[in-house]
Amino acid sequence: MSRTIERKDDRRSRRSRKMLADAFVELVGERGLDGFSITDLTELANVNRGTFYGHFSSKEDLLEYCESEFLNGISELEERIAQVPVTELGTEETDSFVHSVFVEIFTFVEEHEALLTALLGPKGDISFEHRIIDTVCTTLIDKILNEQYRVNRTPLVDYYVGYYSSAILGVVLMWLNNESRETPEEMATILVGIASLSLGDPIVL
Amino acid sequence: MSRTIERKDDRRSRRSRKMLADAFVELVGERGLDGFSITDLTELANVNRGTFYGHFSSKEDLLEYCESEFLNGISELEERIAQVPVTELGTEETDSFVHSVFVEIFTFVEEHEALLTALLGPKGDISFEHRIIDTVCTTLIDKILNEQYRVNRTPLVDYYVGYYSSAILGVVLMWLNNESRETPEEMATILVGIASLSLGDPIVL
DNA sequence: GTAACTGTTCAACAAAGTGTTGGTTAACAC
DNA sequence: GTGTTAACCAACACTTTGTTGAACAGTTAC
Repeated sequence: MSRTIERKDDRRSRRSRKMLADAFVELVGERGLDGFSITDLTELANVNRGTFYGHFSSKEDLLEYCESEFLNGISELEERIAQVPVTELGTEETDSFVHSVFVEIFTFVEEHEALLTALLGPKGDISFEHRIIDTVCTTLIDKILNEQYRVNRTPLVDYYVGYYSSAILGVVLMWLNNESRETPEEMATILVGIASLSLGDPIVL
Repeated sequence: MSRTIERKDDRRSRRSRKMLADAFVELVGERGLDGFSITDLTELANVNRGTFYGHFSSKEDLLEYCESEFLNGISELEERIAQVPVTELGTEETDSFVHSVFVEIFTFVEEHEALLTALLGPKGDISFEHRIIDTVCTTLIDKILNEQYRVNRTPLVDYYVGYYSSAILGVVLMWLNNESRETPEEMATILVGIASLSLGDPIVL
């Protein structure tokens, strides 16, 4: 059943939870979300199957646990993003600030590479992608958007926010799935370049 | 096992396949990809469980079948998209042409609403999203992009294409998940408006 | 140190789903 | 109308699931 599990706080408990979460990310990355059984998971984690049920009610519960852990870590990033002076973009000064924020974002993503490639990979969890988009959208709306748009919400404004959130996440995902990987600095430069264009502009560095 | 199934072409066969595909879309939409068993599926489809295995080797095989059916239908759209004069965007004439192509895209999406909301919804198939992005990217690269970028591929060009593909698909998904739904015409107007902006430009209709 | 907790382990269980089979019935194509 | 073939049905061994109770062992508090 999907009852809520109270997470124990004992060195043994933390150890078991970590073993399970690590094995989970590994298996999702290799076989996808429903490409393995709980039995497979506990064997890889070197944890008794009964122990799994002591911590999590189901695979979905463990998934939720992993995703929440990640999303909680985003809040620091959000504060930095909130400082971007969107209305004054285009000057050399603001662009270099945006660049530094993008570097932070890509660095953060790189640090969570295993989890992200697994959960956002070809057999990952589509709702995790939605949650990330929602988080980014909310951040953009609450912290960056001009007062006038925030108060006077129209479909256009919402789609505008969704448009850029999806675009940026899309680039991040392309980057993650690319084995010959650019550095966070290179990606920030690329992204600043692309975002300053509008559709149809010539592509130049 | 995942051996290939030769699809029979008999009135009875086509009927069974359709019943199974329809029930599949319905169940994926309601409970997500692994929220139901094959037994559930065949009961809803009013088809014997053995019949399922006569047509499909697994749930994933049926999923692949549904996705392919949809992706094959995109080719007409691709030809229209290929006619967009990207290098000359910005004029009133070209913008109205782009508008009409967007209307076609949103209309096409609306016609496949059930399948798309199910497979791209919160418990859908993330790899389907990737396949659509890939298809759109390939179309953009092969047909729209200037000769100079097509030949002289750089990471920037690839990310550029991915950026816009993700952005547009993101807007389409927002639209699908929005119950108070704009018309395809309204969406085309919105999208043309957004795409002509660059990040930081004031939002105006 | 030692005693009281409490998480882990192990074996066992019924229940459900899976993938396959062989025999029967009925719809289809020609 | 007749041969073909898909759908149906019951049964099968097998795997996974979620739960249980008792024994064991790491942790915490005194």
